[in-house]
Amino acid sequence: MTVGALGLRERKKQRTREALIDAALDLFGHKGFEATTVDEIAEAVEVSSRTFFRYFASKEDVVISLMEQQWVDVYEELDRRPADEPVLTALWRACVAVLRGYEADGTSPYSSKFACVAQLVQDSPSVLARSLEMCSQQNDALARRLAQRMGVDPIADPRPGLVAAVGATALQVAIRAWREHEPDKPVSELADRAFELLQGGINYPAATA
Amino acid sequence: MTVGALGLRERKKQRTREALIDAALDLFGHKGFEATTVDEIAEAVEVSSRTFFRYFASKEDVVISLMEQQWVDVYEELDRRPADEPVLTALWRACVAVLRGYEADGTSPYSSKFACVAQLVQDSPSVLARSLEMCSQQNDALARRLAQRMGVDPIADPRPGLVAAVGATALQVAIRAWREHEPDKPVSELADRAFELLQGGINYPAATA
DNA sequence: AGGAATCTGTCAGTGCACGACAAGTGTCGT
DNA sequence: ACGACACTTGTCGTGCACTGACAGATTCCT
Repeated sequence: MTVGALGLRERKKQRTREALIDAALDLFGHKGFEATTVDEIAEAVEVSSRTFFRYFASKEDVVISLMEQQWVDVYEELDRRPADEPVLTALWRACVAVLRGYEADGTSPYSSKFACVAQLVQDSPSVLARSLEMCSQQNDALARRLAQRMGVDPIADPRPGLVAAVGATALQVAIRAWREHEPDKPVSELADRAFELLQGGINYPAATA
Repeated sequence: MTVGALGLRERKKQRTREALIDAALDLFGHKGFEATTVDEIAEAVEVSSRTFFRYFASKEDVVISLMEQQWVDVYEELDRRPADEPVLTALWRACVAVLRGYEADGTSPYSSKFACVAQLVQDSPSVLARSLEMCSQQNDALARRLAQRMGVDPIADPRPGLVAAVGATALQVAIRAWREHEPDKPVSELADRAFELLQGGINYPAATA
């Protein structure tokens, strides 16, 4: 008699994982990332620090895993865009939609964590480093999806890679302007404007239509 | 009687620093980055590992410091471009000129180290992470220079930041294509093509002329 | 119930990075 | 030329991140 779709063990792991994330973000917020030790995080959840490393490859990984989920959200939104939409436009709409989703659903775990993650990325060098590394990987994944939309080979043709990188850059620029410059405006709006700037030149049309 | 412009102490430091870099690159090349310990690098130069950390903030920093010099080269080249040249074009020419310089001057310390650094960045995650972090800082510096060229405020106006990021992206795309795809062609040529692709849309004209 | 698979804790060890103190060396004024 | 001073370095000790190995506990399957 298995309750739900998952077994007890699986659910327990899920709970431990989320508890570790929550405890970590809480401690990071209060003490700062560097000042927080893995031991403290583990202790707060009452597991051994060894166990922490069975869930996360590194202390930074707690934050990175949340950011990865945000990329997944973008991919899902991207798949919902019409196939004949120019790629940059599709990416634009998808990003804005995801951000709007975070803003609207105040009770969602991600909406509250989005700002938290952004903060950690901004003022913890090692987190920033890992996040950039992850972003460059996600850029490849995004480039492949865009190449598919364009109907070209993502390896031979440099254009999807450029669009992906440029789009990601626009997002980063927007998030940064949001945190440093106008934290009161919704991020989605700033992102919208950043993409609008790009619209002119590198908006390759979709494959055929 | 001080020989040269620097005192003995300063010259000694310079020599230690370069010896550490050489020893580190040598060991990285033979054993791999992760497998090389700071102790080994220090031992090869006959200093204590503690001293190593007085020259470099981290093991990664040895590689990063070399990459920083490459950015400086770009800045210098950029300053030589005519003031009325559109910013993206100026950046384009500067980057290509620097790469051509590395290629031409085979005896230059940087030309031989360029490939070495690129290799380390490619297959050592922690080096990659740090390099990306450094690039994002250099992006800001570059954005400021471009903003100056455009005669705009680099904080209020997002365009210089976008051009800087997009240009840096083009370079990275080129270097990557070089290493993974066509290592026989000169990098400068690949970079030239990457920038050419961008030329269409975001080539903002200079301030006034 | 009982064996198999999986998760966890403990222990021990490595490597990175830093603070503090003492000793050696270069620099500079007189 | 000499001595006070600043700077660099080595040594020692510490803390933290991260990993491998083994043993015990928990869950799963039949």
